[in-house]
Amino acid sequence: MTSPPPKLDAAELVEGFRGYMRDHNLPLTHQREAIASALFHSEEHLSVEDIEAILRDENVHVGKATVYRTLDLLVRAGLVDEHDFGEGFKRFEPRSARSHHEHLICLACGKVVEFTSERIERMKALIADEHGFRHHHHRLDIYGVCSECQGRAAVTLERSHDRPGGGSR
Amino acid sequence: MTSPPPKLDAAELVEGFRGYMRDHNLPLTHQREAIASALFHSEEHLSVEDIEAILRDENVHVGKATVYRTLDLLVRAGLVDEHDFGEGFKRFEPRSARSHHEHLICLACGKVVEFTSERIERMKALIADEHGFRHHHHRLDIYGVCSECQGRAAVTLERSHDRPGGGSR
DNA sequence: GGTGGCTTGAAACTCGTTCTCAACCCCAGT
DNA sequence: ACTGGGGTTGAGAACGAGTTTCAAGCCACC
Repeated sequence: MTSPPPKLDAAELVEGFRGYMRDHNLPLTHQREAIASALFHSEEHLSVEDIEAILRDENVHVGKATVYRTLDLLVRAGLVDEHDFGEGFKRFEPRSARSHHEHLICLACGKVVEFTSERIERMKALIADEHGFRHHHHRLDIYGVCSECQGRAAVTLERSHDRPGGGSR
Repeated sequence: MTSPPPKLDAAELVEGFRGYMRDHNLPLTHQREAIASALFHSEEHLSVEDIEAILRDENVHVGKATVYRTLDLLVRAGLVDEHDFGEGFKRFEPRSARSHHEHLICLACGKVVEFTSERIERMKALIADEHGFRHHHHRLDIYGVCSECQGRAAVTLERSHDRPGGGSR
């Protein structure tokens, strides 16, 4: 389902990657192109497993070590952002032309919504300044339950820890 | 350096822990008390390794499985907060009487400074609302370089990735 | 086409964290 | 105090994401 959202500048990003590799004298292998392309053409926040699945579907075989190495390369090239939503593994997202953004994560379905806030941008700089920090980067993740999931069942969300038979002391 | 900051309500937290255990019919073992006490009496954001070291110094032997289990218990009891500063492991911090706070993390020395911001508290609720999310919790971490570390060397901070011998094409 | 050096892939490895299960301890009842 | 039962503990195995190793392979420049 989920109709394909308007593709971002995937082609531009691919081109940027080629340029980066050229400028840094790094060989552009088939594997690297496949990984970068898979990531750039996706609108999701992909995990390494996701990427491997996409490549598998395309009948491109790439070892996971190479996936990790290439992602590292892309992050260093500034073409990809790395995220940790506390799932125990990382997710990657092409750094589009859009400005820096924050994330809203649904605790029930895992959906990730992006948003930006001028005010937050200004505030984080201000706060870093106040404490004598030179600001480098930041991360704001808001966890909650999205409107769709609020409908389904009263959503318990963990918190069911009492010992069975408890109550009496 | 860093003179010991005023101890928080460690005793209160310990008492809160006892009460929680009693209310939930959970046995209060020596190990659990030792772990909770170590954490509550610290002003730092402790890792599991840190906690094991403290217990070792006190000649209290506790298996790491128990440390993890007890931390889980404390987090669920709402007495301890869990943090992930992207180091590859988690850190734990007693939830003091202070209100929710955010973190400033120094990329050079790892120092963590806490701060609160009424405005951010209000904003995060507003933003969640705007997107139809029921807000649950959030995390704002600002990474930068603290004033002390700014003095030492021009601090390179990674970003040294070009191939040796690069430049020529 | 050859050649040198970086890249690749499979597997071993690291390390934080969780699981397993027999022995053990807490604690309520007596 | 003593006992019994059920949760807890600890050592080690297991797990999973991510990294390293190293021989074989490929890219790119000649």
